[in-house]
Amino acid sequence: MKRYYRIGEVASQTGCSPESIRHYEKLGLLAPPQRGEQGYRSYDQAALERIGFIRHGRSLGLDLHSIQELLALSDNPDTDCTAADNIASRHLEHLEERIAALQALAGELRQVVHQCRGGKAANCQIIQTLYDHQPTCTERGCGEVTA
Amino acid sequence: MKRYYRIGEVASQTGCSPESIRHYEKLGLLAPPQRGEQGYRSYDQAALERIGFIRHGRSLGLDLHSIQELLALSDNPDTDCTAADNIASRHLEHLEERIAALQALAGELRQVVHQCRGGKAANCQIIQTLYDHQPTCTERGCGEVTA
DNA sequence: CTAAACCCTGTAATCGTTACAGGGTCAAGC
DNA sequence: GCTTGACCCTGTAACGATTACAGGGTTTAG
Repeated sequence: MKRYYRIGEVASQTGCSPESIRHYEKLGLLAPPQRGEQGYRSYDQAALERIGFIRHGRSLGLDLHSIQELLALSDNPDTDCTAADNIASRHLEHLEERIAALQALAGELRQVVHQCRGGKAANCQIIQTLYDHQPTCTERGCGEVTA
Repeated sequence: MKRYYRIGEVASQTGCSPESIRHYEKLGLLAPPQRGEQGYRSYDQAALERIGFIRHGRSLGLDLHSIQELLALSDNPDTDCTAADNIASRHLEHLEERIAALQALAGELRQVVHQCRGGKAANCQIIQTLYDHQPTCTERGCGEVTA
């Protein structure tokens, strides 16, 4: 009576590409599913929900490692879930730092955008600014933002 | 009378690792420098400034491709610099979208953090939330944030 | 019966940086 | 002398998550 789904159906239902689903399996976030007659992966409802879990975590910006930890907690309902709180808190902190950094960048960019309307590159304020030395920090690895 | 610098000196002066400098050279952002007697790269002041330019661009979150375009403009001082403005504007727009997305994520996270103090994973609010279906968007590729 | 759409595996690309491996060169200290 | 450490060189692989192949098999609809 159980409904089973092939990977493509799972993809369209979860918004997760077949490649990613196979990837999660290879990484151990998903158990290898049963296989149909032709070797096609066959997922049940629980697998769908697990993929939804992963997807939701990713959409919150959690990395797959953190999601794996959360899944492990979920798989062992008796364990203390303080760890889950730690993962979420740590990520929130990380997010807040990143937001602050990006806001600083946006502010800096806003100051130079639209300063060089129709001019020549030789006088371009944007290019000039980039040549100017960084005001605050020239330490290695400082101020780099992955965005 | 010109001062020349080896790659390690450049690294400590610019905050850019030797590996990255060589990488920029391979990508064509830096011209291959002169070589000393032992084949060591030998940089002049102009190269230092160019690396500073790249570094400043990176610290603003620009990708190397955009930086390469800006350098090309800088190398041809007679060209119209509207292109530079476009690059900066496009990036600023991108940044603002990303900030908004991250703020939404942080808000969602704040709601679940500290909801499961000392409980068991079976009742953990964080894990429950992740299992809950995404409220707004389940489209493929939607809502994913690289952060 | 055939073409499109799906599935499989495995590998390589993306982006920017870092970390090797395996080798050469140069300085200071013993 | 001779060794140790700090540099430099090249080339390749790793990181994280996803995408894009290549090269092959299967299902399904027209």
